[in-house]
Amino acid sequence: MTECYIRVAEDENEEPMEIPSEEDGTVLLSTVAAQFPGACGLRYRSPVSQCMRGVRLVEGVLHAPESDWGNLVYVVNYPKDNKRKMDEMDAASAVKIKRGVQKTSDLIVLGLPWKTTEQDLKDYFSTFGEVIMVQVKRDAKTGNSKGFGFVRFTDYETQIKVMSQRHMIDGRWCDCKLPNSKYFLEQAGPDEPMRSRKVFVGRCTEDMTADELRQFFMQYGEVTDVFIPKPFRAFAFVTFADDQVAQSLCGEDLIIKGTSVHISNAEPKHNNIHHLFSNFPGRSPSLAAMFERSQYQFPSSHV
DNA sequence: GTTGAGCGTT
Repeated sequence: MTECYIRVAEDENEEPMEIPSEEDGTVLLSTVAAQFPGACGLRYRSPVSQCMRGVRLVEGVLHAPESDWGNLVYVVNYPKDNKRKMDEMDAASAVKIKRGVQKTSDLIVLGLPWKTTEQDLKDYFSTFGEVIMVQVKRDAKTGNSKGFGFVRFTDYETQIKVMSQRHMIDGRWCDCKLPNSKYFLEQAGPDEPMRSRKVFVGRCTEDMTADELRQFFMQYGEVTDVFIPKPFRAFAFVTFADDQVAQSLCGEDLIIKGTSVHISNAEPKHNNIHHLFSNFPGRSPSLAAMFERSQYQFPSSHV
């Protein structure tokens, strides 16, 4: 194999640039990096398998996949892309494993028509997945529905799906949420370290609305809450339905409306219980009091 | 016999 030029591009569809090889036919990573700063390797689409394949890299030297480099277009690898992809793969595989053991919880169903029965609930929610419990709360004396109930699914992914949308049941829009009694458990079991579903979004600008943040972060997964402190404090909290999504974003710098925001773990910076509860918009303010009482009842609480 | 934000008699 002799000296030649190989075709390298940022992306499969980008216009390739010709990069010189060494006399022995290898290509130095440093040569690639001279044209594509930050490059850490090359990949290409195999004409046979139609899959992307990595180019062998030994101590800064890239080796041709076959007897020569051929006429293929080689695509540049960057550390950030790799990290991103690795995170997503880790998340995906972890989710597969986790989903099997991920405990489901009862969901409260708000806004039920007075006439809706448990059979109606069962019939409706069974279209999403296997239902293992339904309840309609009724007045003990009259038997009249109180207009809300509970539902529990076998699979956690069904629960996530059901929580992510509104439901038209017997002619009324209903919401399915985590009940307050379960809200702080965050689905974490005793042997499973709690991973926050909430991320801290730093360097926010004042023109970013909660809706815009929601629209933006939707691309990564179901967003269950967006909280922007008032008055403006240059940060926000975004909560995802899936903790794996939240975790995979931590450490990233993302561009929103042309400005770079920083994502990090939403760790409580202080133990002031009222500040803590202020991060749960839409929840009753009396939750703090309720929670304080529960601390007395259960001193060795997990929270 | 009514109603429409919320939080689970057993």
